[in-house]
Amino acid sequence: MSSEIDRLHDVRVPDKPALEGLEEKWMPRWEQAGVYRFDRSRPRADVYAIDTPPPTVSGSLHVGHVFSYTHTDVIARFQRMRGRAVFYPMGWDDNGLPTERRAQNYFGVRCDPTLPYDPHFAPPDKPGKHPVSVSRPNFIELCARLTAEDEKVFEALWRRLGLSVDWNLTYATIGRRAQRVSQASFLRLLARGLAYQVEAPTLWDVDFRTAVAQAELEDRELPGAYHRIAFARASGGGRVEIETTRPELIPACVALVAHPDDPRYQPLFGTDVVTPLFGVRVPIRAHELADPEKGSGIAMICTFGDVTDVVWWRALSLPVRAIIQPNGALRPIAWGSDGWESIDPGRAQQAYDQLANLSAAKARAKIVELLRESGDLIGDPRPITHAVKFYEKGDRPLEIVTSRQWFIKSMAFREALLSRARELRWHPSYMQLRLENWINGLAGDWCVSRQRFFGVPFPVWYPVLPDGTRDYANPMTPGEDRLPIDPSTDVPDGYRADQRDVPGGFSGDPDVMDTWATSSLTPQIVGGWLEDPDLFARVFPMDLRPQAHDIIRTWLFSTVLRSELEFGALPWANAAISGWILDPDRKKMSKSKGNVVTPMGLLEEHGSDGVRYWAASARPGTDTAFDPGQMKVGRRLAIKLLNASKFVLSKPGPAGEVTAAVDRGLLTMVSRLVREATADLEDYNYARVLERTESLFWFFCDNYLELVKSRRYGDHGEAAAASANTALLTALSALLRVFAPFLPFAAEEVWSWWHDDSIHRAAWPLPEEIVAPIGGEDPAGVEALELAAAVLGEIRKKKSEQQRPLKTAVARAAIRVPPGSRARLADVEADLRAAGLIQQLDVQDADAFSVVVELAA
RNA sequence: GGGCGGUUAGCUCAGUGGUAGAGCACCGGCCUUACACGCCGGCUGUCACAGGUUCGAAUCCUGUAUCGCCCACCA
Repeated sequence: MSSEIDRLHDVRVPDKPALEGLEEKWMPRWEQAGVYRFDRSRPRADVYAIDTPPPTVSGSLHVGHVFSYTHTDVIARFQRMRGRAVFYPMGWDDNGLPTERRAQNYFGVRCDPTLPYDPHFAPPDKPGKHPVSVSRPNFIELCARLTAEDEKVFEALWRRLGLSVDWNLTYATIGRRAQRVSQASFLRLLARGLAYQVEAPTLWDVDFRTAVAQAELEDRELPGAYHRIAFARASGGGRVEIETTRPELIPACVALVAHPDDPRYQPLFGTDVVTPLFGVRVPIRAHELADPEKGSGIAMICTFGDVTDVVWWRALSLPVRAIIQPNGALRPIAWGSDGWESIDPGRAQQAYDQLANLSAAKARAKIVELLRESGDLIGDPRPITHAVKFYEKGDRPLEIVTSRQWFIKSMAFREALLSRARELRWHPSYMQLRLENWINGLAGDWCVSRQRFFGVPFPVWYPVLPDGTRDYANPMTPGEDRLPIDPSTDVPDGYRADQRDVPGGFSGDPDVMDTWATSSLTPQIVGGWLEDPDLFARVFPMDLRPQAHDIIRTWLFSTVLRSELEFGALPWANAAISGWILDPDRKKMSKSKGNVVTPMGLLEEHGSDGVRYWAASARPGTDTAFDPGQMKVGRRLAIKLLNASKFVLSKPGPAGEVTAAVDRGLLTMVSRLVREATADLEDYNYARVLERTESLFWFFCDNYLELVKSRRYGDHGEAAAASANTALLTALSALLRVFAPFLPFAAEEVWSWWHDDSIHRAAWPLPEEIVAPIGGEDPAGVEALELAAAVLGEIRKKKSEQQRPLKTAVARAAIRVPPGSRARLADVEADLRAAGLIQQLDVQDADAFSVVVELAA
């Protein structure tokens, strides 16, 4: 470490070091010096590539983002100091519904995909009462304009937090590159038969009027009621009673179902009943999913009330009688016509006309009246609370609507995906089960089409047949070199623009991809797949996917799936899962609860290092309380680092051989710390590293510095001072570098007092380098240092008890030590006398350590 | 109903077989030539509960309670 000493001829220590202003000072310098720039000339083995989560830009960053992105940054900084070329990009997730809604309100527009692009369009100065209709390309431009503003604000916050992102490596999920990758990947899947479209019952949000995927569902508890309803047997007389929470779906009833082993209903299997009010003959069927314990043990199958209906409908090959429209209202129906046969069409029509065009909830209230009048409702509805499926962003329960949708095959790859789930290294390891559970619970292939606008369009056209219908069986696709395209404005090869939507012409696919269909390609997007094979080969498969646990089933799963389909490999080696921030009531912090604190305010109040300290104190995967107290602690640690370093670097004096026991002990302790810290950081245990480093640092300040002060001032000669100087500098240099990933601003500031290069490009310390000046670890030195600290503690305690100033001299200290420790005590006697102002020091052998202190008058 | 994680000082949390810890809070003291944005010291516990394994259990096993999360075919 002589190099650390050699630099001391040019030490620049400020008189009053302070945290204030360090962010503004270092942010531009790091940028200017390119400290965090990715070096793409390095081979794959030297690269550490991070698949950074692109935060959703519509809205604002909250303290949860600060929390988890800090974890990733600690790892990135560590790997960089270890000598890796760190590929640390930043993406913006501006694709999807949240942005769409914001753009609509902000500009006062609505997207109408049937309109042509208007290159001169300008939105109204102020949003008017009636939204202006714009084409999809125009709408997308407006969305992009809005998100560009957001992205500036986000970047400013990330820089202030000290994220060591390479800002040359940014992308947006609606950007040209993302669209190109997304469309190309889709076309390749289509060509291989791994993407397909089909008309089928699909989970549907009636407000957004779009299909949604299984991964976007959530359950919500809602009040409901069991209605007991009588179905008359078609022949032989008698009635069958069922229970349902959705009586409004009786017109959509296609069968009743009971368990095959249920003796109550076994005689009825194969016979028919007639639906109340509508007089439709439906069969009674058997299926093992019917639960004899539930309700009356026999259920009504409707097309479609829930996903079980879909299962039964498929398994029993039942007909479709669909009544729910895409907007959630009941479709008008002509009873007696094909598919809507009734034994009494007049009565059916008369009843149904009172339901048509009502929402499901209103129709339910109405049909209960009708059933009561007709006598088919038995007793009163029994109120219950039950879980109902919702789109996670939606306001009304999902319906199941039959529609044409695109799917990506996933069911066929379950075993392969499960094996990838086990192959991935999870931090913490138990998170692996979340993915396995999800894969095991997959109910069907991934529905990726959405009937929305601000997203990546499907790059597909269909021939329009002479009768004006679309020929879905023969989609037309562009060559990859044309991508990205928008089929609502671009024209397939061999056609003219005026052939759009006319018989003999073509028609564009109107849908856009699910936001996860694009986000699942972040490694490909950022790594330059298709565009920059050289870069892609250097960064893919990547090293790390950091993300929160709530999107394992969406982002993590879909990324693994896409990588499996495209490359037959994992997209990254490690997944580091962050927890959530909880507010003091242990609830998840969220905007809707109104308890979000603005991150910029926190950074200004506690300093970026203080906030980072709080974030990095939380173990991987652990939900953590929002705690400004911890930020204050972190801030104090950073200040202490400045001040202690100032002491070490001020008037340092000559260097020399490290001979004193406490000096040797200190270097041994620091070396051991570095050994543990390195192993823990390699294993993503950043919280433990911070805790241990902090602990040793306080010991260093409180005990070691006090013990060597006098010697270092030269009270015991030049050689003794030189020993302390060398130990101090060696230890400080190492401690600073271990702190650097956590407290990048304070560490950089101190480092700059005697180095010209950034600490964030400095080499991570090696345990061997630290003990090199003492020829390897010295356990006796550690024992001596700890013994001295214990004696010092007893002396302080005495002074404190007697309420005397700490500079009070000790007339006599009688120390009893076990015989084996006596030599250690002798090693530190001089430092101890000086630090404790001890006039007389007596040492005796004893079984246990003890100190008797007599203070001077 | 299935799975996962938690339950340790008033609070936030470390601690995976060897005498219960840290920080904050609280109480008391101290201008000590790095730091008053400081320093020193003190108080604080049936380690959720019940069994078991062990010379020894906060730690390992079994069960229970409780909180949270994820999943589930929710008629």
